[in-house]
Amino acid sequence: MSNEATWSVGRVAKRCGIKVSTLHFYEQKGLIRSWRNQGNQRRYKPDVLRRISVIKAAQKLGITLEKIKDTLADLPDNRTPTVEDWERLSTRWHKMLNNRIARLAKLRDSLGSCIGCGCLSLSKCPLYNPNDEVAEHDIGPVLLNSKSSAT
Amino acid sequence: MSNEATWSVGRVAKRCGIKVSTLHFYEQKGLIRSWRNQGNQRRYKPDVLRRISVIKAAQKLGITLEKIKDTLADLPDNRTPTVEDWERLSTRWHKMLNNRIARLAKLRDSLGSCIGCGCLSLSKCPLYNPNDEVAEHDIGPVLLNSKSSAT
DNA sequence: ACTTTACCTCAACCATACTTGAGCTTTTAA
DNA sequence: TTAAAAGCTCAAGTATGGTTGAGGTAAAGT
Repeated sequence: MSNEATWSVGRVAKRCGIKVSTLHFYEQKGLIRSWRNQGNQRRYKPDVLRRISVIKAAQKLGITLEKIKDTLADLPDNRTPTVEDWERLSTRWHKMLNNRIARLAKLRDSLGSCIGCGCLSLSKCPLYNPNDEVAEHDIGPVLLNSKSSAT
Repeated sequence: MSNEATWSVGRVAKRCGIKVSTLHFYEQKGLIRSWRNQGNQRRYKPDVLRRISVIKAAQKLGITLEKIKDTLADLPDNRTPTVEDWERLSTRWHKMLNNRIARLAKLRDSLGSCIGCGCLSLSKCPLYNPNDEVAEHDIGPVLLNSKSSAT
């Protein structure tokens, strides 16, 4: 290894348990960054590992790559992120998670009473009602989530 | 309307707030059923409404159409499902939801301590660790979820 | 009767999140 | 020094969950 503080794409992939192609993909999507060596090969700073771990964690929470990217965009570009930087992300997702957990719990509690009940007025049924979805929008900046409803 | 107890694809779509194409799609995927009238048009029994409401609810819970289909397969084919039939589904998903909520809560609690921490050994980090995923498998029959891990 | 609306099939297309493969270059290890 | 391993780019393919459009038939309204 030419530099202890520098990672090749293969090393990162192996360390993180993901494929090289995924790293390419994330880079192309703007989720991670690299520079090139003389032979045009990607090189990474060690903090890419944490970035990837955060990406993977966020995905487990059901956050899309787009939103993850938006959130990661708040990390400083010019310097290596500090513990505080990462904790801001954490706080953000923590809030969103609380939200999501609450929604799931609500849904769970609706299940028993609703599935078997006589309420076929789907527009009023708590199970079917899309109101709950709104809460998701308080994560990440701007979020042009302009999905129109079906007709 | 020729028959009060019979629904056309358009009526169902409007009532459920989904598109006709979605109904076609669900039928093609085996999630719902219909018979044809003399002019080859789809006709539905009223319980298709509940079926769709359940499908939509399950999707909100993050269940895939495949799993939903597997679970719906437990409903009787020969007769209209009873309240008990629907409640069996409900119970099943209720359990799964509890599971998922617990996992999310765990993840949420890991967030603060992990994102900012020094643990870059991703294979051990509770945030990154895929162990939690196993719990999902207790929903639906058989589930040949043969995804090999990345290398 | 005739026009409009609804419905039909089939193929193609969209987004997300990646993976695979071809063809070629760079690094690394014996 | 040379062969294997690793990396590069770009295009195409995979799976999920639908949507859109073309070209044609059926049913409903007036």
